[in-house]
Amino acid sequence: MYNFKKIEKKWQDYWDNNESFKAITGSEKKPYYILVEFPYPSGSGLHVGHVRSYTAQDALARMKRREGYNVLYPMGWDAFGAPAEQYAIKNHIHPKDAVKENIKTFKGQMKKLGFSFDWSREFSTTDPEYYKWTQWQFLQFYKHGMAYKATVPVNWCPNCKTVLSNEDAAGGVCERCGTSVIQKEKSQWMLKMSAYAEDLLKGLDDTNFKERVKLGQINWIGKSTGVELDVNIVGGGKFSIFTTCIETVYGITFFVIAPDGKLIKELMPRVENKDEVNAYIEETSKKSSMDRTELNKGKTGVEVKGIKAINPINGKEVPIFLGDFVLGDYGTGAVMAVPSHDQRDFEYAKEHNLEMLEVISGGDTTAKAFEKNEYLGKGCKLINSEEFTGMTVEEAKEAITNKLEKEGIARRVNNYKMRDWIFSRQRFWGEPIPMIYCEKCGWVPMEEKDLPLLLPDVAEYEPTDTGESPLAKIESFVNTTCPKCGCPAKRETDTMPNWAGSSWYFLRFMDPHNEKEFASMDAMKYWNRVDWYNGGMEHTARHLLYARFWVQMLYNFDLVPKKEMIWTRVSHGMVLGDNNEKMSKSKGNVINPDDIVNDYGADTLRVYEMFMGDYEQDAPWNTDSLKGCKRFIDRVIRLKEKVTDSEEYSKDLEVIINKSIKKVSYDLTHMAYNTAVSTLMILVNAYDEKETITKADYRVLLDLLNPIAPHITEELNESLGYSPICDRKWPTYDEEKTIDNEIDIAVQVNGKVRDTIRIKKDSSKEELEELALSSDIIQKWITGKEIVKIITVPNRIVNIVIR
RNA sequence: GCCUGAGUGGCGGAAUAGGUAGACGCACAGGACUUAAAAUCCUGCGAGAUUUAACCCUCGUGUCGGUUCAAGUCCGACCUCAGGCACCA
Repeated sequence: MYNFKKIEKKWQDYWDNNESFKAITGSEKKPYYILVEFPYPSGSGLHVGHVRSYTAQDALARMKRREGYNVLYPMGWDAFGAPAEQYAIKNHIHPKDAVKENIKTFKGQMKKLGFSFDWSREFSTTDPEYYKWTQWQFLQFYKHGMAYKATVPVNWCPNCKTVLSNEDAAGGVCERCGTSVIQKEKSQWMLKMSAYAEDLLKGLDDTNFKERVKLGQINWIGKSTGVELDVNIVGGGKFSIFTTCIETVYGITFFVIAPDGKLIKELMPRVENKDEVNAYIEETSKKSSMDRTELNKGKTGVEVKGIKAINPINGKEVPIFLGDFVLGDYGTGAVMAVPSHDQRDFEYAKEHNLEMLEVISGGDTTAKAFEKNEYLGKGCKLINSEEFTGMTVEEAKEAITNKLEKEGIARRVNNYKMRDWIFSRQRFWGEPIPMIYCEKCGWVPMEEKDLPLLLPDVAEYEPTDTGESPLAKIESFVNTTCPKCGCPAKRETDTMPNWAGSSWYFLRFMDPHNEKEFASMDAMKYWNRVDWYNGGMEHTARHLLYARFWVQMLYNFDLVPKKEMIWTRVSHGMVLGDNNEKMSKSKGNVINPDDIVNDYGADTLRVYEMFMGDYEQDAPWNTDSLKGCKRFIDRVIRLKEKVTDSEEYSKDLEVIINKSIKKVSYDLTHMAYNTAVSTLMILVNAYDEKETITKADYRVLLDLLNPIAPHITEELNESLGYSPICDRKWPTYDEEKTIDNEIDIAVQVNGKVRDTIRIKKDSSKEELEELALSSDIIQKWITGKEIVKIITVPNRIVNIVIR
């Protein structure tokens, strides 16, 4: 039992006092920027899941430094947001104080784990010195027309009288009181993210994100290519629809328009069944945010009577319906319905007894629609489509589009699922939006010199019962003068979403104390980009997309040097409870890292979390396995008794040492931490079998283990009389010496392994075959059989094919 | 429904380019040391058949097919689990 408490404290102090991990902007060394998602400092403290990713990136950072890089491995706090506000309301303390407390806890925990963060760069998104720049950047967005106000529906709990996030309104009921959530129109700040859809797609080519991360982004953006088509209304007027299947245009038997769209409002004067239509619109508005699978089993809707539309391709008159499966804010808010070839249209037609018309042959449309994923690329031909009848779907797609385009009633367009970013929150604990409303001048941005716009220091931060932000109640905050005309005016009282501060924090780490800019161009040019960004899978879609959007805007305003500032993005698996379920207090399966550090030491916890499994996969906690890692460290310590004075590798360990250096170096840079640990265990097993090992043998083991278990390795290294590992070069290996002189080769007969032979490496085919055939066991198998052929792969295998 | 990831011993998981499946660790069992326990060390440990024993043999990486001298790995179809998105025309 070694005194890990004393040793770990000693080295943590040493690193602190020597500023061992300080990153110097502008250093001659090559920069390398390693980033882990900064945590939300919750009241429950650091999670063992944090320890997993921070240790992994820490190991990479420690190794990269020793390879001669100027490593930036920073840490900070993402501390705005609802949980801190909620916690503060519950415990009657100011969120600011709660956050301060929590940060202290988190930081203390991180220090005890020995992470090599450059603490001199620490900041919190809630620091006025930081959010000043978040606000400043918002002003730039506004000035470039990227921020605007719009009326959008929000989730509203009529009982709690509060606005709810989508998460808090899951299932259509308020998470706190269980009341049904309704939709309420509210004027909100928006960022024009949809304008960047194409750029955000293209930008992925300039990143090294994991393929699944890229796919997540592509999916979220949701591009679809199709045709926008103008449709005339009988008796005047027209509207447009969007379709990706223009080849089915002859199959239109009706149109469906969105109950929440603009079109129905325009048509209203001509509607004959206004009451029915209005009732349906009303009904939809109530359920639009509710759990759709529950409420929208069938395809509800009503006919818009008195108005008919004309199919532009053949002049056929068809009815128009209202249906809530058509969304007001996607495409044009209206669709052409081809029940034979679209499942939703099919269901709607069945529900409302509408006509169906098949226009693509080769399918059966009695029970369900014959859809594009079934007919595309199969050579299916059009029917019932005038001059296009007989063409393949692919030919018809082009031909029909061309014809309609020539007539000037259709355009090729792209649509994106990604909407503009709703940027307002009716909360206290967020960055105030630096906008002022003046009766005369309208919305006026604050003067940049007046930033930061501070959150007022008050005792009241509970939400108002009108759905306004708590800030709305604070008159000293609200009342101001217009920066333009000087008249009395009111401040915006909404705050920014939690995502705001985390959309650019990685830039601030490059130059965290800059008072003149959010980060200097020089500093950003020096650090170049985030080389390696690690975070949770749950953030690879939204957070990463927001951050990229934010950076792309800054780039377009000449405020950052690159359009994509993040190069590699990886994500880690969760640490689950020992019952294989997500850790949660209610399940009673939470492991507190403090307890583990106390009982086993930080090094053991670090080794265990690296060893527990595939880094990108979830892994359950297992205390027995943790004990095994403690045993491993104890064995490393005990090896010291065998160390001789020699400064050279033992001859018979040379190969395994070189192999280990190669493997560990590779693994630590390829997220294969678990096999890095197992490699070191194998090395220790080899050392254990010997009576004595040399000082050099031992030293290289400590070198390789150091990134994962930094404290004990420094201590043992010091006891050998060496200077600290953190200041010395990463060991190198000799490729020549990574392969044994003699290797075992499997000999197969008809693909089944029957024997192994020991032979010098790089032996020729002939030598291999000769030795293989001379084996008694092999002879037993092949005697009396005809040898068809022998396949020999040097250094790998011999396979004798017999008949 | 769609997208993504994953299915390998009792468990966590290995297997750079298709080439000895189960590395490494845990758990378990037996043994050594000890008055005893802990710690430590040694041995065994996918299933089955056979055998005094050893070797050897058969089967085995979610299922079913295929390609290949050779498949956990490649191809096709499917099943299960986890995560994300969900009426996006």
